[in-house]
Amino acid sequence: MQTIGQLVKKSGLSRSTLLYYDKLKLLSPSGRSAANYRLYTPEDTQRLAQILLYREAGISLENIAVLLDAQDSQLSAILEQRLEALNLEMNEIRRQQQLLLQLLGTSSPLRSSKLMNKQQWIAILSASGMDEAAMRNWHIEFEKKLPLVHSDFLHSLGIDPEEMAAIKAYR
Amino acid sequence: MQTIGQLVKKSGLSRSTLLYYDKLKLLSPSGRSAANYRLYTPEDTQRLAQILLYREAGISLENIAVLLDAQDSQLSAILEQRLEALNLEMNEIRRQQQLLLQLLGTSSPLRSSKLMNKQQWIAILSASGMDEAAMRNWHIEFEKKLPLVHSDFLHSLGIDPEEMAAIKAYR
DNA sequence: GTGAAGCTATAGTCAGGTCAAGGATTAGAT
DNA sequence: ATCTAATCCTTGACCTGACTATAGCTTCAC
Repeated sequence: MQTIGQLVKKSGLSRSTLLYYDKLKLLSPSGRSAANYRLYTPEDTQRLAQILLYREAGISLENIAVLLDAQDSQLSAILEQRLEALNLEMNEIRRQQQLLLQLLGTSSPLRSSKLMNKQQWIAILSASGMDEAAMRNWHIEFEKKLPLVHSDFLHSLGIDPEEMAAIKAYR
Repeated sequence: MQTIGQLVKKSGLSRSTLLYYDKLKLLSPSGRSAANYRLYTPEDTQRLAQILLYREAGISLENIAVLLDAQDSQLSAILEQRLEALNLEMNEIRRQQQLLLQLLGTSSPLRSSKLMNKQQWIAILSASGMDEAAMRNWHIEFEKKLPLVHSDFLHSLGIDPEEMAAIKAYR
């Protein structure tokens, strides 16, 4: 049994945060002392550890509450939903990166250090000994094994949808 | 000269948004009618187009205001700063993805369709005709040409910092 | 008996808006 | 010329999510 202050120290969270979690019914202490102090049991502490883990993965407090009070089926549903959301975010970031590079123009030194484009990728593959046929094979394999990831990758090179369709049509 | 309603139609923004931009002094109409209606000139419209472009790149309204009223040096500084921020976001997303995959365990079908790991990448390279020496070369080339991107890529495969250091030490 | 730690309840923070109240003006139809 | 509907104005509150802060009170430990 720990008071809120002790849990603050152990968890690294602020007192306000723990109060907030209690208000959300995300983490309510199992007991109260005679003076109405919150008393957290070891199970509560363990629940908090779970909460923090899921929070690390960017899951909303609301969904964490659902996760923790529900079954496994809901669990993986929510985790997969979060993965899906991350995928969308990733695409949005790539889009913004491409746009920013365009806006910066060819002049900036950043262009060649932080992001890769199609030419650079091809140059790397060539330099490491791949010829055109091998690259074609590589696309085919990539598409066969992980089509979604392949799309993402091509997208990240700044390849537009048209060209992507052409690449994916390789046989 | 257009009234706010006309600009709403042309721009696709809501009236409230235009009012909000005016309040922020991000886009203030150059004139007012006798009845105190906002009157947007073609230059205002053009400024709005710029605003929307930068907004697409995820730049905050505050920074857009700075951009538009400042010189080129500030411009690229802000754009590069935004690129840097996107890089951080990207890393955070990757971290969350890896964590989620761990939480989902090996059981989920998603594991093999939305994200790539080291084994899968190696399998693709092998299947497209690369041998171990070629892969080594590929790392060396990648590291030489785009070290930052190389790191990001390895990271995205779920490769931990230790192994990454080993790979980057190839000569 | 005093100072730290606890309690509840309410309010504020951030970005990027959205919405509503209450009143003035304008355009189109009669 | 008049009525009505649409459009315009300003000011200020409200929204989401995850907290953080403050006020005013009680209780505990030394």
